[in-house]
Amino acid sequence: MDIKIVDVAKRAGVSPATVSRVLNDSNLVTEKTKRKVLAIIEEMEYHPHAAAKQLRSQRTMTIGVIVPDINVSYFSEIIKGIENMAYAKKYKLIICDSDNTLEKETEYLELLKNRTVDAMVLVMPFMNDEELYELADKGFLIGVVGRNISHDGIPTCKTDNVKFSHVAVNHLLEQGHRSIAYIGGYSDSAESYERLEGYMKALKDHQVPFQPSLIDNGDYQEMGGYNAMNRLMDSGTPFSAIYVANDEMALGVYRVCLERNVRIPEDMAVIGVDNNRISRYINPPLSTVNQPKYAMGALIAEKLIDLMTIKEFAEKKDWIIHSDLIVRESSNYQRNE
Amino acid sequence: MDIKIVDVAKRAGVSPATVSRVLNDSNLVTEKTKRKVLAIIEEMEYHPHAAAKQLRSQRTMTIGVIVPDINVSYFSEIIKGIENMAYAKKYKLIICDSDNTLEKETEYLELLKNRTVDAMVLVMPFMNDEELYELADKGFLIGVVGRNISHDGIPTCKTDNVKFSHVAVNHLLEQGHRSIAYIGGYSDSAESYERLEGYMKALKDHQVPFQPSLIDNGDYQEMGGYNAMNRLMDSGTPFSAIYVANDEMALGVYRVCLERNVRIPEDMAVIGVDNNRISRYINPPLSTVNQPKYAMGALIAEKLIDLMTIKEFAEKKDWIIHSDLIVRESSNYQRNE
DNA sequence: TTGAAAGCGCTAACAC
DNA sequence: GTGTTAGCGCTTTCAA
Repeated sequence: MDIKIVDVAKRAGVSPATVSRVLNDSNLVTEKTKRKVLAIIEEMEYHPHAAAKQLRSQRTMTIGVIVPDINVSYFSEIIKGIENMAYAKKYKLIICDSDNTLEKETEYLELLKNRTVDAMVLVMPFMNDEELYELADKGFLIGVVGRNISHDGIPTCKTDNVKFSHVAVNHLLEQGHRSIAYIGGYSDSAESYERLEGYMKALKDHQVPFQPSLIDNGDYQEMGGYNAMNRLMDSGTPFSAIYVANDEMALGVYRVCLERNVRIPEDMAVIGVDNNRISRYINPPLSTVNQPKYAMGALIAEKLIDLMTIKEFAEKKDWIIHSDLIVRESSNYQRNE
Repeated sequence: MDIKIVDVAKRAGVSPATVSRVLNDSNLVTEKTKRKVLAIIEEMEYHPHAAAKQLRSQRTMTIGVIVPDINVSYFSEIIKGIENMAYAKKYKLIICDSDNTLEKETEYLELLKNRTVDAMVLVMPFMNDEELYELADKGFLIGVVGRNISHDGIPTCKTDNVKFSHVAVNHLLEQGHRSIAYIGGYSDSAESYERLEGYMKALKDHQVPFQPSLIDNGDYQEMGGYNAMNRLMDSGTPFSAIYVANDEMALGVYRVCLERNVRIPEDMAVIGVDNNRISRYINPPLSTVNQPKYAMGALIAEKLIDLMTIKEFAEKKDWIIHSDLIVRESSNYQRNE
């Protein structure tokens, strides 16, 4: 039989209430009693039953994260950031992998509804805005990473898509490129649109005409980038550079170039987004926009925990973190046209 | 105020017990009552309180995993395997990142002791065998991936280190190499020893003398491989091939070769272990031993869940999964000495 | 500063 | 097939 709080209390010659106070660091206990109880706890190897504590106190000290794929370093690094902040603030973390499906994402939200977690971080959720609003309106605490949510109750953290895309495409233009393709993420998503906006701004700065036939979309996965690149190259409009909405899809672009004997960067300059670990190791090393993933994770976790602690929003609820362009070999080749 | 089982019961005109039966799929309920209750549950958006259920039933339907670093694909793929099996069997998963420290690993074990999880999977734990035995002896359910544990109560899953190392080094010998270095993992670990054993067996098969100065150790991280490779190359004993205990360390080996203008595979053949995703993308693509990570994760999760369900061991408690050598460019160069 | 006692929301034994 | 009721192990008033 497991040992419980009454057992400790009896052995220590105090009441369960006192043991509870010791466990929860109440200052209503004498230093002496505290030491005695602590000693007994140690001796008996007592471990407070989590479920009982949670039921009584109505909090779990646990936060959840739902990511589309834990294997993708963009997500696992965000998780690292959340995990470290959570750990520092004594929160536990439940990590959920939605396998890139809305179905699993929805199912994992049950953890919030059945109070397994006190709050949930959604990273690049598939769910639409309205469903997210509804959750917040019902009093569930959620935070979102990588997407804009216009709801007072939902803190968000993302990077400035327009800005860094502008910078990235600008870099390509400065290398002399005049026909630059773009592969976005999901075609209906805000961030794809924003990245396209940055792309167009850069073209405009350099008075380069916009060519719709150089625009395509993928699904943020390698295969999606592969397919989009093939479509672009088959479409007939020539281009010498490409800006890809994430590094995963850039991997697919690399594969197409290899298969078609297109040299990077001589024949085709490539820039990705995310600074996934792998981008540094591929051949040639991929220029990319560094998304401060760890920082975004830590920040959203901190805000959510603050919210649970002080129960009200600070002056700000949406956080934009700065991203840097990292120029590597894949875009480092001066053209003279 | 949140709605609870009595509220549902009242509205449905039944007792809480009946609602509970419906929720838990008991067959002691009329199809009609069931439908009615289910409708009310839906209508009221009732979500059973997890902690209450756990406290009463003394099980959480949750398993935990502790990995050294969630960012390393070897671990995140094992997690994927566990997660999918858990999901299929209606278990939730708590993922813990020990940050490569024994301290955090130990702390996360608290989740098992305080009954937050019903079982815990330890992937490449830092803890020594005795502590693991002690946990099992106290009745905690644990499973271990990537290490041999000689305890009846602890199921394990790993690959055959001796065998695949034998195969890998054999491949190197068949390419004509006669001086082959080896970088192991932690010098005191069983798997490092087993891999060394396979290495030696292969040498013996080909009557190649063993040279202790060609053996070094790292810590399974890139930097460890980098340092070990530098030491080996500075030691004075020449070698034309190297077998590295994991792909992460092989990345460090690649870096040394780059810095010293040693060409892979012409001047130096390299074989890693794990078949991390990155190994396929680096230049040149790395030959490696494919560890069936997903399968190992799924298997240990299945065994653990079986154990909780039927409460006794099957005929077998330690599982060895087969690993294949994947030959890529880094070792594909025929020597003529 | 400490103790007694109520109750968090659910399940399961028992009664009907 | 359904209802009544006790109690899982803890925290937190309230009283002393």
